[in-house]
Amino acid sequence: MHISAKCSVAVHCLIFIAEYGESNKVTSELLSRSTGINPVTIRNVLSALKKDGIISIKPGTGGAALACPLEGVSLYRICQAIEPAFLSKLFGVHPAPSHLCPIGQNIHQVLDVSYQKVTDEFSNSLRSITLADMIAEYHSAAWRQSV
Amino acid sequence: MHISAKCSVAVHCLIFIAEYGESNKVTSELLSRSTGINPVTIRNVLSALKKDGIISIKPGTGGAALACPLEGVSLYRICQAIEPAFLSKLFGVHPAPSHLCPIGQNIHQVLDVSYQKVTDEFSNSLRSITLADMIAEYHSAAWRQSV
DNA sequence: TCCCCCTGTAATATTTAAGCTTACACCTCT
DNA sequence: AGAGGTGTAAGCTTAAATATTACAGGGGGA
Repeated sequence: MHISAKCSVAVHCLIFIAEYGESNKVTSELLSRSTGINPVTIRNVLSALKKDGIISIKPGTGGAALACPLEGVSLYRICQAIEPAFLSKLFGVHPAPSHLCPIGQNIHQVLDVSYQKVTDEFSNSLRSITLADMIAEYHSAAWRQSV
Repeated sequence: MHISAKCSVAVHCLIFIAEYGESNKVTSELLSRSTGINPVTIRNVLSALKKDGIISIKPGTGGAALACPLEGVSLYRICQAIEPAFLSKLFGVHPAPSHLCPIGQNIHQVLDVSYQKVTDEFSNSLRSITLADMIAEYHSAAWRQSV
C-alpha cells in the first residue's frame, strides 16, 4: 500500500496557503496550477482539510486561510483528514484464507497483532512531524536554492 | 499506499512451512488452498523468498523448507524480499508540481526530508518483528481457539 | 527409461482503486 | 443580475495488483 498522493498535495497546499494566504486569494485554480493536480481534486482536498478545522474557506467568494497554529497540524492529522482509513490500509491482507486449515483460521489474528504494533509506531512518527517543521524545511530549501 | 497483500501471504506461507514443512511436502498447490491465493502468485512469492535465502525449494520434485533460523527472518526482510522498493512506495507524491512556483520547485525536497524520517522509523519497526514472534503468536491464537 | 508431479516464468486478461473531466447547483460580493 | 468561487455527483481513463493460461524443464518412482 501506499499513502495516497493526495496527502502530499495537501501538504503542498498548506505550505502555499501559509506563505501566500494572507496577501493573496488562494483559489483551487491557483493551487491546481502550482501542484499540477486538477482543480476538482484540489477542492476535495481543501474540503477535507476544512472539515477537520485545519483551514477555513471563505464562502461564496473563495480563498483559503489557515485556521490553526502550524504546530497543531501534524502529518498524522493531515493524512487522517484526507483519508480517514489510511492506517488500516497500510498493510494488505489476503481476504479469504481457508477456514479448514488451522493456519488459515488464525492468520488474520496473527497478522493483526504484528501490524497493529507497527502501525502504532508509524502513527507516532507521523504525529511528531508538524507543518511548522515542514515550512521551516521549505524555507531552508528555498534559501539553499537561491544562493 | 499500501503494502502488497503478498507480504501477508508470504507470512502465511512461512508459518505453514515452519509448522508442516518437516512432516509434509509443502507445494504451491497446497499453499494456494490454505491461503486462497492462486498457485502462480504463490510460486512467485516462494521464489522471491528463496532468492533471499529464507527458504529452500527442492528442485524437480518440489516442497519448501526453511533455510534460516526463525529469529533471523524479520517482517522487514520479508517485505524487502517480496517487494524490494516497498519503502519508496509508502508515500505517494504528485509527480509534476509547477517549476514556476517557488513551492512547486521545493516541495519534493521538503517532503523527502519528512518522509525519510518516517520511513526510517517504520523500517525499524518492521525489523523488530520476526517470524519467531509471529509463530509464537500463532501458537497462542491456536491454543485460545481450541479451548 | 518414461511418465508424472512439481517449479519457473512469460503473456495476457481481469479487477480494483486513484485520479481526471465534465457538469451544474449554490453562494457572495460588486 | 452577473462574475467568480466552492461543493459534489457521474462517468471516464489509467495504472497497479492479481488471476489465468500456457508451457518448458528438472527429479524420482514405476
